[in-house]
Amino acid sequence: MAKNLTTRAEDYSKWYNELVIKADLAENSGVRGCMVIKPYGYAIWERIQAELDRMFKETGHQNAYFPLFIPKSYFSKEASHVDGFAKECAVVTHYRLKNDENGDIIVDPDAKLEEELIVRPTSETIIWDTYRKWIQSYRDLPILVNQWANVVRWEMRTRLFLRTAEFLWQEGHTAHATKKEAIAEAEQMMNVYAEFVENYMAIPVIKGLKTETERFAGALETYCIEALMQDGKALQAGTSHFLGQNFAKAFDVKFTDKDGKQEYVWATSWGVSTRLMGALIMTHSDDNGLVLPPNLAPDQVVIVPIYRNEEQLAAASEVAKSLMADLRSAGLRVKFDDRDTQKPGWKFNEYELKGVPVRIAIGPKDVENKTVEVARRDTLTKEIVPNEDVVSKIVGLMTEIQSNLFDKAMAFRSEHTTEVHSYDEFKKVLDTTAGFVLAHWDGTPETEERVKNETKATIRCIPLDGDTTSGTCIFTGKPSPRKVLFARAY
RNA sequence: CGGGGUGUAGCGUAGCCCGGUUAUCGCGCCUGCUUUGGGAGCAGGAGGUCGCAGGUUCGAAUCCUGCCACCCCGACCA
Repeated sequence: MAKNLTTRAEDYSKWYNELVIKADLAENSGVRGCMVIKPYGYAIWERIQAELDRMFKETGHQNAYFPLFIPKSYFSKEASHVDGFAKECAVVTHYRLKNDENGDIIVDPDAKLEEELIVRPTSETIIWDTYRKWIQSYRDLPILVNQWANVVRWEMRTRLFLRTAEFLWQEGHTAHATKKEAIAEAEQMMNVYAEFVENYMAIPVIKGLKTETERFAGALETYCIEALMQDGKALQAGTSHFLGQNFAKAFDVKFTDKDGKQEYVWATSWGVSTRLMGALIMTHSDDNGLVLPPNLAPDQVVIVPIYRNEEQLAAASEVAKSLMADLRSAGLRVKFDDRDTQKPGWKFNEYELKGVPVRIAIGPKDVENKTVEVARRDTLTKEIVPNEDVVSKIVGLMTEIQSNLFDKAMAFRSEHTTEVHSYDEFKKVLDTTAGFVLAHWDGTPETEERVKNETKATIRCIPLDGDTTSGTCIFTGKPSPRKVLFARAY
């Protein structure tokens, strides 16, 4: 991206879509707003799942699965939650089709459901309806459950990975005996997300709190991680909500505490989605295609043989296979691409487009010299490495590339984070540097709304770390306890 | 849902304004030979409900009407 970003700024959407499609990650399905995730794209999602799932389990969580369909009445129980999702729900009204007199398939009007079913936009309601049955005593708490699932939100406008009508995600739903414990859980999961996104996806994030307006429907507090994309727009990469007792009260989930008193349960929910893949693409990719951080890449190393005849192939394969075995025992994910249907040059380009961190080429010259050619995706540089040094070289490259990608993204973010002291400056920065803008804000939804209408910038979060000196709101001149983070966002 | 745009082979497209042979070109695909260290060359070949439905006309990819889908920009949102 870097080299053509300026010329393509207004074209960023198109570039993004082309990259997703050309790198063989996903395509439009032809079903309204839905996408087909192709095998290579899904392999990346599986990596995300594997690492997150491990981290969830390390923090004491278990997986479970709840129904896709939610009775409509469940939604009316938590008022603000309904307001948040009512406008974007897919609704099942019938359960049967039939042939009409012309032989066309129609919905059987006799098969109308007594109560409509909502295709889950998120599962708080059905899960809390279930938790009521699971919880009686403090001994039943906490419940620390996660589910990997699909959800449907009937969005007006969709975009591959970033906002599809159906998307894959995980949603954690926990129940606790105390407020303190629930808040600690919500904070912990935000930290888990931040750790994953930074250490595996090499995307620096800012941890923070959402403002009241940007908060999840039904939450008392929403923690989030915000990332900055190469076009200067922000992307919410994950959220963790402290739900208070709202859902417990709505679904009547009470427990008897140690003193024999009836109390409502405290709740959290937290989720990340296939949107993370959008973040990955928009953070690291360049004009040659995707760039995957080694910790996340499904294939960390690909070996391409170069040959003119069967003997040369056999010789290169022998070296390749033994090298592959060595790399695998060093813990690396390695692919040997000996397809005879594509030429080496074609493969080089393909793996660049797919973002494989390291490529090894082995040809007759290498076999003779006992060397291989090692190419890095992040820097697009190549070097010849003696066979005996290859494994340690590659192992070293994994951490080097990983941190290089993170550092690059971090440097970009620093260059595109500006502190401003006036509204004029604020507007100017949004239209020039773009990116994150730190400014004092008086804390009112009215000011937030006005700024949004006038500039399209929203408060991404109230950062948890960083400068906390007080000042005056740059929009109204009223007092402000600390600077908050603004940006135009996806 | 408002504004704009686009639908022609798997992908990208020409043709449309100004109706008239067998619908253009490139990529990809198939066969053969030569190739293989950065997306190979030559020769031959296959592949089309021109988004859908009506209408006008001797004749429609082209003109008219309606519908559908997708893309971009807004509103909405992970």
